[in-house]
Formats: sequence, C-alpha cells, structure tokens
Amino acid sequence: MSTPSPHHKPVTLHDVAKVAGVSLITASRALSNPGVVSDKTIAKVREAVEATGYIPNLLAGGLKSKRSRMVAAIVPALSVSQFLPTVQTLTSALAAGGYQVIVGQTNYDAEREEAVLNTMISRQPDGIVMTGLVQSQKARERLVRSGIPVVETWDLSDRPVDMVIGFSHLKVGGAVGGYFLSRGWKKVGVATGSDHRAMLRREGFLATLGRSDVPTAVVPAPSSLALGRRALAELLDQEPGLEAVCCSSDTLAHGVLVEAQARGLRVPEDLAVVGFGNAEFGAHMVPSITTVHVDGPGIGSLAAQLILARCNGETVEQPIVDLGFRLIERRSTSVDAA
Amino acid sequence: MSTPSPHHKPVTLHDVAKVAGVSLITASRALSNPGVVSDKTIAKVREAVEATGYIPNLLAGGLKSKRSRMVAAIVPALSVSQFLPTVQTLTSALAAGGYQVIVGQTNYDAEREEAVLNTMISRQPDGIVMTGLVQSQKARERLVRSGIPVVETWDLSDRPVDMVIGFSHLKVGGAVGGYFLSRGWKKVGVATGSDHRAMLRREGFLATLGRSDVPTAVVPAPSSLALGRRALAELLDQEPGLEAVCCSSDTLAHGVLVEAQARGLRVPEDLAVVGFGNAEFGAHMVPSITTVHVDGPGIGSLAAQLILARCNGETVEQPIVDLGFRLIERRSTSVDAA
DNA sequence: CTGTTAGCGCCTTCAC
DNA sequence: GTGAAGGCGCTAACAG
Repeated sequence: MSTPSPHHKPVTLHDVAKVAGVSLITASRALSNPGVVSDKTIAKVREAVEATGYIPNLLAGGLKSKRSRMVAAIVPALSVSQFLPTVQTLTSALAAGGYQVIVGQTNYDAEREEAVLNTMISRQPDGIVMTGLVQSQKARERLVRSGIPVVETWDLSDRPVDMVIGFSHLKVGGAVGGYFLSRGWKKVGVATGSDHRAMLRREGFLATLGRSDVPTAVVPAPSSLALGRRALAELLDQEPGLEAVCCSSDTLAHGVLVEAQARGLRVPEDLAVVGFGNAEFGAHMVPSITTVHVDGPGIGSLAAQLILARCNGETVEQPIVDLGFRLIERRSTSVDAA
Repeated sequence: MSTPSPHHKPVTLHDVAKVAGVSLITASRALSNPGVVSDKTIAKVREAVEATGYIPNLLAGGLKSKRSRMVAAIVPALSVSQFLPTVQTLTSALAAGGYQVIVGQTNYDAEREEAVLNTMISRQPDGIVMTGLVQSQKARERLVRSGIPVVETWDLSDRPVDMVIGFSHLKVGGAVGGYFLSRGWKKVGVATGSDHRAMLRREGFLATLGRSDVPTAVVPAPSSLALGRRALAELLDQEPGLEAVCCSSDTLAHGVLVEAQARGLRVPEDLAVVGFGNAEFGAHMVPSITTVHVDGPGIGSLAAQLILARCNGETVEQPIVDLGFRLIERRSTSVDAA
C-alpha cells in the first residue's frame, strides 16, 4: 500500500543559508553565480547544501527570473519515428545547457495543436520547437505575442512564426519525381500517409511527373508496416502492372516490400520502391531501401542552438534554415546500387 | 533576422480582474474552481480573458499551490522504441488530466540517471515515471525524501521506491527457455542488448535450459537492425549449426531474419527466431516474428492513473502491479502458426 | 458568493 | 564581497 507521504518539510535555500551562516541571497549567489562570491563562502554554502540535502526549486526561481529553463517540443505523436532523432537530439542538447523538454502531442489535429500550445505557453517555456509549421492562425498570433522563441521544423516557410529549420517537401517530391522520370517508369503509384507534409511531397512528385492520374493509396498517419502492405494491395488493385511505388515513409516502404515479397514480386526487378526519411533499418535490409535522407538530429541540435542563443539575448541572423535533403539510391530501385 | 522580441507586458490575472470588475481571487476562482462562483461572474471573467488574451502562469500557480501539474518521464533514450507506447500513452493520459510530461534521458547510465532525477526533482513534478528500476541508491533515498509519487515500470521489485508496474524479466526468459525446450532445439544462441533487463531475460532463459554454455552475442543497447545482423553473424561463427536464436528485442530479431535471408537460411526451417516486445512490424512481416508481448500502453495508462490518484491524496492499495506477459507464436518459429 | 491578507521560494535592485 | 528589501503571479486560508 502506497500512501501520500508525510511532508518532510522541504529544505529551502533559507535553511541552507542558516546552516552556512550567511544570508539568503549570498547562498543563492554561491549556487547560481559563484563568480561574485568568495571561495570560502562558496565552500561553506556547498557544505550546507550537502548537509541539508537541499534541492533548488526551479518553479520559484523561474517565477522571479522569468526563465523557466524549459523548452516545449510539439510533435504529432511521440511514436512517429520520423521525428524521434530530432526530439532526442534536442532533448540531449538542451539538457547539456540545463534545460528540460516538455512534450506535447497534437495527433495531427489543428485544434489539439492550439490547445497544446496554450497549455505550453502557460508554463512559460523559454522556447518552443514544433515539428511542422504552426497550423492555426490564432495560435500563430498568440505565439508571436508571447515573445517566446519558436522554431518550426521539418518544413520551410517564408513567413515563419519566428524561426524555421527544415527543407521543402515539394522539392523532395520533385526530386523523387525526377528520379522516377530518369528511370523511365510509367506505371507508378504513390503510397502516402494522410498528413499534410506527406501530401505536399506527393504534390511535388506529381508536378514533376507532369501527371495527375497517378494511382494513390492514402493511409492514415502515423504509418506502419501493416498500412504499407495494405497500400500496396490497393495500388495493385488499381494498377496490376505497377512498376514502381513512391512511399511517404520508410516504414510504408518496408510494408510495401513485405507485401511484394508475399505476392512473389521481386524488388526491384518487378517492382521498385522508394521511401522517405532514411530510417536506420532501410540501409540494412535486403533489399536495402532507396530513400530521401533528411538530417533529423541536425534539426534537433540546431533548434537547441537557436533557442539557447535567443535565451541569451542574442540575435539569430539566419532565422530560416534550409537543411536540404539527399536522395539515396539503394537496392530497392537498382540492382547496381551500393 | 530574428531578435528577442520587445516585451509586450504580459497580461496577468490582475488585469483580467480589473477588466472584469472583480477581485483578483474571484477571477482566479472563476477560472480554476468555477463551482464556487456565480455564473454571471464566470461569464464576466471569461469575457475579460478573451478581451485581454490572458494566459495563466502555471509557474506562479504551482509555486503557491505546490502542484506543478508536471510529471517527469525518465527513459534510457527517447529512441528506444520499446518504451514509446508507454511514454506516448502516459503523455496522452496525463494531458487529459491537465498534466504535462517532462522527459529525461539516462543513456542507460546510473550516474546520468542520478543527475537527471535531481534536475527533475528541482522542477517539483507531481510524479515521476521511470522506465526500469531506479539504479542509484542515493537517488532512491532522495526520491523517498522528496515525497513525490514514483512509478517504476517495465520491471518488478519487492521493494520499489514507491510503486512499480511491470513484469518479471527472469520469468520472460524462463518462458522463452521453456518454449525452446518444448521445441527440442539443441543448438541455440542468444542475441542480446547489453542493458540490464535484457541480461536478466538471458539469465532466466539459461536457467530454464539448464545450461551456461549457450553461444551469446552481446550488442550495445539500444538495439538496431544492423546490430541484429551482426549478432547472427557472430553466433554463426560460434555455432555454424545454429537451429534457433533468442533475441532481446524484435528489432534484433528483425536483423537476424534479414541476415539469415541474406545467407540463404530459411526461417523457420533452417533457423527459428524469437524476439521480444511485440513491435508492430513483427506481426506483419513474412515470416511474422514469434515474440513476447508486453502491455506497453497499459503500463503507461496505469502509471498515469496511479500518479493522478496519488495527486488527489488517494491511497494506492496495489503499489506493486505485475502485468505479466504472453508468448506469441508466429511463423518465425513455426510454419503452422497463425 | 466574494474579498482581504499573506505568503509560496527565489532572484533582481539597490545599498553598504 | 555581502546584505536588506521588495516582488514575480498566483492561490490557500480565513473573513464578510
């Protein structure tokens, strides 16, 4: 049985100061700004901290200093593996600077996004990192008014709320389309998640192909292997002679691969497959998956850098950063690939 | 160029109260405890909130009320996909109750764990959810003293810091060992991550087999497809006639499957493979992966429930919850499986 | 149902 | 280098 514990009256800085025989404020400075305190005093305070088991209360500190040392990270869902490297790197980079990450999940829903952002703002974060652009106009205004540094990521915009680090999904789609053209595939299909960015990539893909009649299987985001299998099944229903599939994620591509294998289709000989995201598994599968590489960790660490800079009152000269992308050709589209 | 924005002097509850023509505390109650305020007043306050664009400051509220409405979630690394469903469910369940999650990453390191826990405590979270048991003894003591509700998960212990929700890794290993015995495999191997819980499962596996000479490939956590491939290569070096492999995760099992395929070994005819965790992809691959199912989302939602209960001053009657596990037989070990 | 009073624990501002 | 006030924005506790 586990009961609410009796309050050990919590140790405050006041107690530490008393034990150390200095004033409250001196104790405070010894801990957070040691440069202006004598070494002897610092030692005394440190001892008192040990003796009392003092742990600072960042809520109180944040209230006065207006720096909560928290950064909000907003993702569609934590399980969208696409964003994990970004969030992981962001979390690590910020932790190294004494900042923690609060996570919010929008479920790809603009209304939830707005609600989540409001809750986040009420925690006074020193920065907000979004995966994707802010959808709701109301939320944009609120964010601007709040004065909190905001980094939108995994996309690009001429007019970000504040800063943006990403790449053009239209161009990604275009690059894949160009690759399809260069390979001369005619009977092609698209397997895509229903989220906005995946749809943008599809748009770029179609524009480059110069076609609008391409068989498409749209599956609900987030994607999964099972959905990838289903998508290929749908595409083959629409176009039995399918030569190549463009997928909105490596996970979907994996599912397409499995479904192809289950139907006795050889990849790439009978069916070529392209993914997106350069997930770890894609490089090591047989066949390895041709994909579009995006620097997820780079986005996370750069976002941390920009936020930290702004927290220190610095001006960010390049608030719009295009990290680009890179098509990686592997065996799922070419028997000759590395 | 993005510069630190000019401070729009932030709107406080004081401003709202003035606009609404009520006292500060009435405004406060209208928002956070509407039951005790007249409907007319509530309406006035709501209007004033709209008009001013007020967003509450939870730091200040938390300071006074001693409820930060934050819960810390500590994981080895965000990218360990094993824990994602737990963290995702936890986050959603808590968000529904007005709580946010702060994440900390330990990198499977006891020292970092201690540091992370200290930082977390200093944020006054209303609860702490650990994946795994708390390693450091110092951290345990601090946690107990802090009085914060703590849920350790994904493991079991007679003497948790506070509460624990999970299952026995020894028993999981034992169950897999029993399955191996029942199938009569003699030339077996273990592919395992280097983390503590994976090692416990291996121990249980060996104990049930009654052997200590089983070829083992230990790969650094967190696991990946590439590491799974490497592990099988190592095992085949040690035991060319390998009949079956016990893997510490479905990801490793996937890698083993790929490596087997690359070497022309048929699964399960030439080599049987068992994973752990029941990842989404395992059920849908060809062959599907025999695995041990653990209720990750259940752990997350139950953890949220217990913490919320304790936040409301309730007593948790069952602070030690064994959620058990279930071996799921699929095609990677049996051509007859579903 | 509403208001007054008194802080929460710490840090900024100013003196010494 | 140190200290004494004052207040960050909000909410318990008690009055009316």
